Amino acid sequence: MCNYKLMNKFLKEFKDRGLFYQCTNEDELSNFLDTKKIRGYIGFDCTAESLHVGSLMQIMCLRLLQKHGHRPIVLLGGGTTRIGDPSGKDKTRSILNEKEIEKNIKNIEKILKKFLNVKDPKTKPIFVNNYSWLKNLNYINFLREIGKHFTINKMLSFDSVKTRLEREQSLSYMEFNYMILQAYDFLELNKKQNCILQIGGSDQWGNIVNGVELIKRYSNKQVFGLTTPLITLASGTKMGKTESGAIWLDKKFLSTYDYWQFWRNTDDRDVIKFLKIFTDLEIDEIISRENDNINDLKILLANKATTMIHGTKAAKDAEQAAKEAFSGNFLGSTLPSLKISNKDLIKSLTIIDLVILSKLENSKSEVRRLIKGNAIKLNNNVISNENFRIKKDLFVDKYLKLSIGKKRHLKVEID
RNA sequence: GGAGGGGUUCCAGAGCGGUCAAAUGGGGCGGGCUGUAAACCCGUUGACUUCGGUCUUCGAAAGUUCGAAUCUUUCCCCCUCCA
Repeated sequence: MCNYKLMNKFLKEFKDRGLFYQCTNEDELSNFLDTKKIRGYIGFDCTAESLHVGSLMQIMCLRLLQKHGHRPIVLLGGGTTRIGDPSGKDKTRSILNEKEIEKNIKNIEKILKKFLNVKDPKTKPIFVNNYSWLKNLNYINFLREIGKHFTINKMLSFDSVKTRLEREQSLSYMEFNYMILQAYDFLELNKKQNCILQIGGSDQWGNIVNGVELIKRYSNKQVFGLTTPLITLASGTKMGKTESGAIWLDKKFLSTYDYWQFWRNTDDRDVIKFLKIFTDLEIDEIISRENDNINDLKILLANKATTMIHGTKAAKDAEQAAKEAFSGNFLGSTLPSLKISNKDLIKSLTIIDLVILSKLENSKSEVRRLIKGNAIKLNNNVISNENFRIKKDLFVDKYLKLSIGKKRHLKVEID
């Protein structure tokens, strides 16, 4: 372990922010980073159409690389997604078809570009798709050149494999090869792009080490691996999963308002940790504000996090909308909205119809239950009659605020 | 291949002919207290309802019965032990 004070600045900040979990050769990496601007890569899984907050920590790692003058390589695993990583999975996952993967890659690249500085020629990200080299692999050559460096003995000892075998869940030969392919990716990026660092979540440790060792054996070069910890919330649950679904980093799947709310609702005990991990605020500043009003810090967190993808204006709008929604001074600003037509009004919707129409709930029984529990409000007035009809005079300047519980608010607008 | 055990509502897990839309716990949702926090307390948790009820659920299909999550048969899938 090298002296903390002498440690490379990137590495030091990486640690200070709570991004550090394990490193293959910390001292040497630190020295290496001191002398050179390097290229480091992170691979992203393309099984979903978009990224969610589960990937945000890795994205922040890429930003940190850029901040320190290093150049990130983003590997979009078009090839490996065709295989499926068994790490952390106790079942084979479904295999996507080509078109879906291509579509996912495009969209994920678009999202990543929002987070990264794509202008600075020295640090702008390099996007690569491993399908470009994996698709043409010659099986025999691959086995002779790469396969000989892997022993089954060792492969069987990896957690991802072990847990599958222990649970007597089948692990296909295809999946078993995943780790070799990921190691090969690293080798390829090292040869072609001079990439010397791979970062990943702690569940990727085994795969990353394989790559480091392969490069050592194959090219006799020293490269490095670095992992981030699994984020555990104070409440003990997994980060980023809520009842209503994943927290997507994409307007199409989650409104900027809801994204802002996600951060605003952070558990008190996680706020400082999140500020360090998920914002660019300098560590010193975060520390100096540790005793600030906790709710102000949550707003700060929400604003910083939202600005990063959706921009300053969207973040401000979300903050303003939240203020209005929760204060009761409803002005009809940027809350998520539902447009209804005059025709709907003439049909005289009931409160139940309106909630169903809003898609905030999809069961009438549930809406009835909510009404019984005094959970439904129109313009901050509790509606306790399930036959309540929506009339035009409820609308203030074309708008009506529909609230379910304390946190869900929607602007209803006459078209 | 042989011998057993099991698949129940979001999850875990009771029920073993009617009183079962199915105990209990967890989770979720809602209310209260607060700070859009935590903890705690209360309510609720298949769908539809004119609130009288109606309809669909207990691995799948068929059957016995006035009546089946509960009994029988076949099938599918999981687990444990032996070879």
